Amino acid sequence: MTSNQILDLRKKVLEKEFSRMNNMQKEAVFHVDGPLLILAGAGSGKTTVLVNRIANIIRYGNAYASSQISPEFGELDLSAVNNFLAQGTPLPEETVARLAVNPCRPWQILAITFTNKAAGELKNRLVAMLGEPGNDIWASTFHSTCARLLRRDADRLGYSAHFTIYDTDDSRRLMKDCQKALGIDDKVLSYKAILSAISHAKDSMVLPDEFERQAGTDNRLAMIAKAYRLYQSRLKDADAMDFDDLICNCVLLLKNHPDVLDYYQNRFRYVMVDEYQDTNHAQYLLVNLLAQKSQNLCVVGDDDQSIYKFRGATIENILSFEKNFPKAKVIRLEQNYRSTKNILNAANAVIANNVSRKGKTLWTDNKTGDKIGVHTSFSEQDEAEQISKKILEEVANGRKFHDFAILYRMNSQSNTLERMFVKSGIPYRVIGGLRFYERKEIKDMIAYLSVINNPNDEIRLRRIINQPKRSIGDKTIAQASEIAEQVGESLYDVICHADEYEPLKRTAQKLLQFASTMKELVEAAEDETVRLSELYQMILDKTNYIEALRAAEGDEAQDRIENINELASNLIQYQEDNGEEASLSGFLEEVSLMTDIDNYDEDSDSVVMMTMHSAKGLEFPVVFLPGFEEGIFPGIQAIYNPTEIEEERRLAYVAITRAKEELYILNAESRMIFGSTVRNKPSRFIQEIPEELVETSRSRSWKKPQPGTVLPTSSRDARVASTEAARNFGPAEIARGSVPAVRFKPGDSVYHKTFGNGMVVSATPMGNDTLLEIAFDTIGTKKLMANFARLQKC
DNA sequence: TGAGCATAGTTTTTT
DNA sequence: ACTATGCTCA
Repeated sequence: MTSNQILDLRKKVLEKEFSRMNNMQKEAVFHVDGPLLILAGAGSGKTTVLVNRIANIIRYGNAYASSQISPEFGELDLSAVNNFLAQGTPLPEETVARLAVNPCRPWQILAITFTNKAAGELKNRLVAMLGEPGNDIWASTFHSTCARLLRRDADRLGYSAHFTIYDTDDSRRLMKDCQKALGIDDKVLSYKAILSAISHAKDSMVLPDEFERQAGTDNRLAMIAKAYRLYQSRLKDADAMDFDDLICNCVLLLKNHPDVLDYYQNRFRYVMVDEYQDTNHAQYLLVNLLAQKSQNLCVVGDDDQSIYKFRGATIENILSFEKNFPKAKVIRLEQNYRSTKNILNAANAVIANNVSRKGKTLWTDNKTGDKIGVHTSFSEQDEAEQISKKILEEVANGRKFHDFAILYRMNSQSNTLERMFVKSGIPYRVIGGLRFYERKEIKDMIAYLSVINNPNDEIRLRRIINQPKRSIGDKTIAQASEIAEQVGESLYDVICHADEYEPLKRTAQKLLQFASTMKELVEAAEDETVRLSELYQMILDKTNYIEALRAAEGDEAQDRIENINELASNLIQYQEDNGEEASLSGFLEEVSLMTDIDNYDEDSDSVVMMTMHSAKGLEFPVVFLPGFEEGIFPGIQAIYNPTEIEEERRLAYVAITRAKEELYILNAESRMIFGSTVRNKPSRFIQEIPEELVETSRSRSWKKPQPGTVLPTSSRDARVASTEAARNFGPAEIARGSVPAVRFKPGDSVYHKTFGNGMVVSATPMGNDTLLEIAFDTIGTKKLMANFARLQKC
């Protein structure tokens, strides 16, 4: 064979190996060396490209573009190659190795995403494609990547290896302390304003010194600079970093320690970043530092989906990639595999109204699909009812509950929907809002674990010192804290020796008692034979936390106790997943970098509700978008600001492109917001969708508008109105009676998918349906409609 | 020290 | 409407 023939054959193999990709996708997969910018539209298969590109790099290296031929190429098993080309018989590994040019080991690849969910999905797909070696690829979020690098070399920055990660609540508490120490009145300069200024500073790598210099004579900024400085020094004393510090400190580590930088630059031959449009300056620096030597940086993004500008993301990073890397190859993925033509065209039409964008038009081979349902209801309750009706109707026609998603602009919109769903017996889950790890009792338990792990963590120590109540008040804590500062010891140490300090005499007994409890727990934590779950149980036993909770809250305690047990099972899960590796600081890190959306599992059959922001990266067969009204979406604060309108429009684009098959957009003529009823005009985004893609309907006909803001007050009125509405909403008839009518009587034992086992207390016939009152074993008594509740007799 | 009442502030938030 | 926070008073 001539070398040209060899190269040709090799290309054929690669083309065949990745033949499921379209041409543009293949181009991205085969561009291995050198900077690469992939502009990937919504639903264009960017994760698939990322996965296949990594697989290509690991298996074949740069074989596609290279003219190098490995010396063993001559021993190539030609019949295996031909079988593969002709019938797709898998290639033996050694044949792959002979075809490869400079392939890469899995652990030399770093793939960074924004969410744990995205990282998890990437990892799963890599393992599915590459088998066990896929696990060695570093696929993680910015924050956990940084945490990992920092754990290894934290001492270089003056932190210990088991530093604590502060969440926003911890930061808030700490800043309040700083305000107090500096005599800053929150009304003059709020902790929120300070924290947000600091966060932005860190995003752009502005440290306290620099901040102070930039502040100049501006009083306000000078004050913030002081607070910033104090805040950082307290964080360091507590051996803690906030979220922004993880990135910021990591950049500092690499910048100021050439040997560390060198190590990672050699280690990571290929760096990939997903959702690049959402990176901030610090993240940009991090990525650039890591990839500077190899120049093998591949970023994937979509300027039209940049929706986190308010958090410091700078679209500049994507717009100027070509400037930073003049040799960068740019690939556009414009074929959408997710949505119907109608949905995609609607999204294209809306986003076309934005001026500042790179500009691209998605297209699809998918079928045209149904028109987009735009429904005007008369109130937010009605809106919720329309959605419930539609869902039940489609479920009766064979859809599953988990096919539906409701995406809204603000979390508070979920309340009305939730109430309606409970009433209709529709199983649902709300993602976001008050998160699991933000609940008081969970934060308390985490705080106990944190203090055991790192007694210097003053913020969390103060959180638990009187939780449960130990009669240790703010005064005492302030006093102890002052002493700690004076003698240069940590608060924890002062409390351990409370009897030695005159001012603490009166409460010394209580403090010492608390200290001895903590000491026992610390000892247990250090004891290798005590497992994490046992430690957790010890905390509960020794603090009497649950008993105190019951005493204080009575009935409400049940939920909280369940949460505490839920955390215990998380802990056990972590223990099982990590075996010998499991450690307290490991668990704490995982917890502090985890969010609700990570726990969202698609398997459970329920409707999912979340904000449009959280929905980025997800897709659903049927999507409802309630609240498309001027003042809600776009939000009131965006209406007079063209830049913000563009950001809102990008959010609309994200929301619309989540839908695969059906899309329903709703607006209400009037709605209750912040306590008062307002009448909003339909959102401009509705008008931006071409008429021919839309089928409109409304709950109240134009002909007989009710005067003023009189809304149906009795449930009977609402029912009459909404039956009429249901007729107008979408082409299909409501499937009444298609739900098998099972008879229930008081005393029956029943099972409900969401609520578990229970017993029927009462059954009241109501129209065609029966109102059941059911006492559930776990959550108490609920009222459900028999036809909608999907109950099983048992 | 803790309970009870007044008041303010309510967009989104991958970590 | 709702909730979380802060302030006052016992």
